[in-house]
Amino acid sequence: MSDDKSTARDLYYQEYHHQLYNNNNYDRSTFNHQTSINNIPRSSSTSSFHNDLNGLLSSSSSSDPLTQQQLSFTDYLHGTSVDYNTGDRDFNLLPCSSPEIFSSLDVVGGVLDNNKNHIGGSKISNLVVDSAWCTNIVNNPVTPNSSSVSSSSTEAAGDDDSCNKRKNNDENQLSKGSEDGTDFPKNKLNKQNKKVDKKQREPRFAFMTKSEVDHLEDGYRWRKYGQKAVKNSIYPRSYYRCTTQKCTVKKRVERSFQDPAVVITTYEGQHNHQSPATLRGNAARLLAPSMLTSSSPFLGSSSFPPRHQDLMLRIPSSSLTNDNNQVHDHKSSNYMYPQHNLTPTATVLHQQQLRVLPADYGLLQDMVPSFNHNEQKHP
DNA sequence: CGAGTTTGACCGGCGC
DNA sequence: GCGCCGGTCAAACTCG
Repeated sequence: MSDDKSTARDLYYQEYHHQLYNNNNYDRSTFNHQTSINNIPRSSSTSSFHNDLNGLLSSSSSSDPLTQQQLSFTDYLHGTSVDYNTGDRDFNLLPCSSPEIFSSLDVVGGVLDNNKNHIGGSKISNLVVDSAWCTNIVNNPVTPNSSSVSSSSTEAAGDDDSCNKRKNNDENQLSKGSEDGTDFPKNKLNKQNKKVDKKQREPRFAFMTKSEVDHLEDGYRWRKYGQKAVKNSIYPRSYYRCTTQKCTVKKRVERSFQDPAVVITTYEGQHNHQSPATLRGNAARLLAPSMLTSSSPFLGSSSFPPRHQDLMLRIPSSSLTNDNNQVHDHKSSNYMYPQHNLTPTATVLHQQQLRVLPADYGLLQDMVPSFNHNEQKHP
């Protein structure tokens, strides 16, 4: 490995992990999040994100009764056939207290822990996100063309960047292969066909987590395929793909620059298989294919946010809401983020996890077998 | 040795 | 057209 090539940022990041694992007896398997979960538009750039957002919002004339239902995080992970393109959504996006996240991290919403989250007159003072918090953040259309509700198909047609890029790369590979004189006239046709393929927009699903572990264990196996520096952030963004063959689910993991204690995880796509944990007999309940289909909870305004017990562990609000944006006492952990006065968490949250509701606890046990004995687990 | 990670290069979209 | 940026690739590398 070329450590010498690592940027200071990366070194810093590595150091963070080193400290984390070596000093906190922290089990990376602990599914340690208190969070709000959102569906977010599928796009990467801020601008395209806005377009997607607009597309979502513009299709708010929903009468789909299914949108009244609830979607769980695990539902999403297992993914079924949620159709994010139907336009049946009265989409109340969760505003995010951190502009940096909103603008550059491609995540809408997910305020976790502080008293400053006053949105639409409501306040987030608890992990259990108050539905009153869910206000439509976009009073003004993001783009003037918001009325073009054909968002699902048309926007998607112009949006599926990653898949398309990948295909293009494949094409490039072919082209490279043809440099020796062999030509592939089909490439142009393929391009057209692949543009059509773009329409297959993968749903994206983001949540923010108070965790010192960046890559949260979710029962699936992931292969990291990239890491990028994030603009305006000292923390890199990691890209993961599900290692299961033919499963195209990806996820991005990044740490909030504004609140380094917050990890933002974005899932893209839906698993077409059961989680390895499930197959092992673990996480059976948690990852069971209860599937949401079009029951995505977040998609209906009346059901947004989703029921908390479906989404996350509960953490006493007293631990989350104290003075000035800090989750808890954190004097001992500042070395990790000296410039950010980081809030701490490993120990605090670890203890808090033990206080989750029985149902949640059961889920956690199922999903993370090590939860009950996760001390000293790291090498 | 296979699976997973790292990391520089590359690509396409987008804004100016 | 150019530069920036997010996302991806793939060779090199590490690890168990």
